[in-house]
Amino acid sequence: MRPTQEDVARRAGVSRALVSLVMRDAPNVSPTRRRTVLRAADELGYRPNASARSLASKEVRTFGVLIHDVTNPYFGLVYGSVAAAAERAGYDLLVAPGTRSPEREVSLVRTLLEHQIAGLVLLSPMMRTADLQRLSGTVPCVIIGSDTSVAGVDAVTTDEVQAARLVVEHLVGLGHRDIAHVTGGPTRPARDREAGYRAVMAEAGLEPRVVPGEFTPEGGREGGEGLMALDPLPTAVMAANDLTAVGVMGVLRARGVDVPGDVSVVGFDDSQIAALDLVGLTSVRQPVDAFGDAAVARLAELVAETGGEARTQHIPAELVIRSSTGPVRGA
Amino acid sequence: MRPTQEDVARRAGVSRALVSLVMRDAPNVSPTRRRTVLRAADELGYRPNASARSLASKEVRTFGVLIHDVTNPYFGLVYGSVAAAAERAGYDLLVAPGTRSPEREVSLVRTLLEHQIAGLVLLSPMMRTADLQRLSGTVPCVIIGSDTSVAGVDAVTTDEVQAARLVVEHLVGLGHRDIAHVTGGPTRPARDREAGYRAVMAEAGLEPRVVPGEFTPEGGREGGEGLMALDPLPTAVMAANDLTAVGVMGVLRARGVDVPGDVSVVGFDDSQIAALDLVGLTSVRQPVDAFGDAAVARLAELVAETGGEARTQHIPAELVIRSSTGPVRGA
DNA sequence: ATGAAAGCGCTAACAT
DNA sequence: ATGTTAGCGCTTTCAT
Repeated sequence: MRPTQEDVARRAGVSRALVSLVMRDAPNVSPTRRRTVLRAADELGYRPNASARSLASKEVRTFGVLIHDVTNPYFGLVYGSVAAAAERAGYDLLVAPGTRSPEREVSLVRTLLEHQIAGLVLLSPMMRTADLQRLSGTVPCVIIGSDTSVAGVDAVTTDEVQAARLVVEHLVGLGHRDIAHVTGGPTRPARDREAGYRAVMAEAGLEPRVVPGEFTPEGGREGGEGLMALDPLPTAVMAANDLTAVGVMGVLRARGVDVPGDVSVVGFDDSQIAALDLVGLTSVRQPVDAFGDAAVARLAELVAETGGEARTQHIPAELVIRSSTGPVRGA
Repeated sequence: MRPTQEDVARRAGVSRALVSLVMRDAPNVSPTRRRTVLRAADELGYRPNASARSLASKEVRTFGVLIHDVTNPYFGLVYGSVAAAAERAGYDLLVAPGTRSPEREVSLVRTLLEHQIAGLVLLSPMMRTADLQRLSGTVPCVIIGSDTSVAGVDAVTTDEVQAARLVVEHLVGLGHRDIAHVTGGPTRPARDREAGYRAVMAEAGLEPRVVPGEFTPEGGREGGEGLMALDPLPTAVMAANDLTAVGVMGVLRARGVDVPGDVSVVGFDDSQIAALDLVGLTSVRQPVDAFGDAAVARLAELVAETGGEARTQHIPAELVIRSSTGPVRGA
């Protein structure tokens, strides 16, 4: 049985309340007593019980994080940034690993809620809008990475239009005009990205061409097949993310289409994969660190009820140019 | 303020104890009452308070997981398997994201401990052996992925010798005899892998050649440079993991060395990257699902104190052959 | 500066 | 089958 405050108090010859004060670094404790108590605690290997503490104090220093897909390294990155920001802000994190199933997300969140979280960060959630809204009525929520402004729910996200503009301007600068998009599927984040693409293509007076894919290498392969069926073949492709992009590149190269000689390819996320010498994928770098900071800061506001209206923060992305994009053939 | 059991009880016109019984699906409750209570709970949006519950029941259904490096997709995979196994076993998970710093690991574990975990899964921990041992005296621990038998600490891991044998036999079968190893650095898991390589090379009567690297693409690049400095160039390379392997391949190809024509390359982890068409890396597939199951099962035993002596479970790996390995030139 | 006592939301005997 | 009661380990008034 783990030692309790009581054990420490007895050993130090003081009251439980005093131990409590010492453990919380309260100001009005004499240096002598403080030392005695700390030593007793140390000798006993005492650790405060966080459950009992939050039960008594009714103060919760824990945020929940719902991760949509743990096997996607990009989320690891975003999670890392949230974790760093949370630590700076003095919050613990409770993590629930999603599995790409909307229903499962809802049940994971329920578990999180039972563990008394003060707020919730949702990384690219897939749950239905109605669930999201109900949820945000229960606990302060900030979504990272979905652009759709779900009414009443805060979000921190890339500015998809600005990001798409980065891509299209880069490609247009290389002489491309026939720029296709391989999507990330029918999910909200994928649709947002597609909408950005369409908006920017329209802006540039170019004809959009959209091929269905997924946020996975397999989805990219599917998208690659879709591209190959296009006539004429586009000279450039904006893929939904890096995994999609490498799937596309795999198919193109296998069919003897040179990248970037015949077709330029751009991904999203600037993940480790994109940076591999072997891959060299030009990619939109998500402002991952900024995501974590913004989400945690916002959550802290919401918890303190100084938040005001829900809002979506759009954080600009940047383009990392590598060897998968080049001038259009014959330009 | 969130509704409590008391609120539900009042609304349903029953006692708090009955609500408690209903919430825990206890057997001896009349269907009528059960319905009444559930409806009241639902109307109030009641969620049990997990802190209060575990405080009162003294039963903790939560395991902690220390992840050594969140940005490494392989850990995402392993974590996923632990999460699945934990769910099947009815445990919640509390996750602490490591940052490759041994000191930080210790403090993360302390936080985890304060949150009343019943047991701890450590994914390739870097903390010192002494810390590990002290820790395992405090709470049941199972390490995943480090082979070194830290006295008194349970582990679930690949059989590194068997894994290396898989690699060397495959390569020898292709006519290779000059097989080098690019290491994962000076950490425990890296050393274990290296030891497996050395053991198997000795077994096969082959001369080991070891080049320092890291478990990252950059480390692989460094290893690739190291290889290029070797004379003669080995005809095959066993890299410490997939990231290392792609780093190596990048350097080799950049220097005009054909893979697998001139040099065959093998990685470890069979990660998403290895499976990319663009990469096609032959790789040792870690028995990731088995890791999660074994670790959680073992932890449950330890918690129930039916564990007995600490032991290391070695789970066999398998080799996934792709296009980065081929017959030795001229064979 | 320190202690006494009440109570956080829940479970777990024990009654009935 | 349901209610009563006594804590779980901690924080928090309120005294002293």
